[in-house]
Amino acid sequence: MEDQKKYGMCKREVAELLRSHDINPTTQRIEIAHLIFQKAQHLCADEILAELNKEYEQVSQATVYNTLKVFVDKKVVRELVFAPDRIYYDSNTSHHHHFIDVDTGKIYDVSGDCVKCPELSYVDHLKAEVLEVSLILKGRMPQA
Amino acid sequence: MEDQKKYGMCKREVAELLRSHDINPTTQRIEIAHLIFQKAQHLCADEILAELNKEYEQVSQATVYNTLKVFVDKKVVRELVFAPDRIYYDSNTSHHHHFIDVDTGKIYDVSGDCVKCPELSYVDHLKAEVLEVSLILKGRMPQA
DNA sequence: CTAACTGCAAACGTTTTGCAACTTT
DNA sequence: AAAGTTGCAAAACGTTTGCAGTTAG
Repeated sequence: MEDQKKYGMCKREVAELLRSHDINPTTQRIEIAHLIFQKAQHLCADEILAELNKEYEQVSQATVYNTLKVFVDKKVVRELVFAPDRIYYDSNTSHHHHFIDVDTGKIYDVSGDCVKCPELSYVDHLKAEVLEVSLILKGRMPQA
Repeated sequence: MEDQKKYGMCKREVAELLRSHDINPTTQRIEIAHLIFQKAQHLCADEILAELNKEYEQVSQATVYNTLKVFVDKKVVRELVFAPDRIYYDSNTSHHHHFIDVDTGKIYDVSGDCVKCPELSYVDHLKAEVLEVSLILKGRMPQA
């Protein structure tokens, strides 16, 4: 977690980021990571696939899926499961939460300290170590 | 939410519960709800299907899926999505959270006030009404 | 030369759907 | 008869996998 990554990196920087996460920076992986880290965003596999192959076939479906799995594994991106029909990948891996607009499905970031839910590390009565905390809010905007 | 439902209801009581949620208590719906409310538990569709048809064909797959959707819709049960491969249905609809053991996949309840995450109703910077809060903890038990 | 990676196409598992048959009123 | 419900079988969906071919060290 020592990487000071920011959005809008050039491909060389993306390669560096991948290396720092023990990932061999191949052409396809760089393309995928480069897209993901353009900004703070939540993309799913088929959006990534479509965007990358918009102009010409650049990456295959299998590679997108496999690569995303590697990224999650190596903690380059955070996997978000809001509904069973689609996995989102969050370029922002720092402590924050999510609000889903039930009408539009749009995802909004909610800052970690805006909600007073402490960074947990242990659940007492289970005597269990917490590795991941995700707080998901679902609701409705004023008047859509 | 005025129903004072408890676990281990008889089928007549289950029918009553369904009626109070504006659900026509058909034979299949009663069977499904009766199973779900036997105790506080997290079941998924295929477990429900298998359990009900263990001795003889009682409910079809389509009906289990359709019924669960009705139940979620009418807030008889709470839908839990921890991973994209399976939806769990929680017979406990009151305020509480979940801990998933990453090694076993087992789901544990975490009481709402054990974690100091307030019952949210509004997200300030979004000016959005919160309809649902779910806090999911993933982690590991002492030594499995 | 070997190990890692990619991509095609087929498979997977859960969930959804169209539609005809059956209840219930 | 009309409305609601069920169940079969097929389809749909995102995702995963086997394997052959390619690339990189």
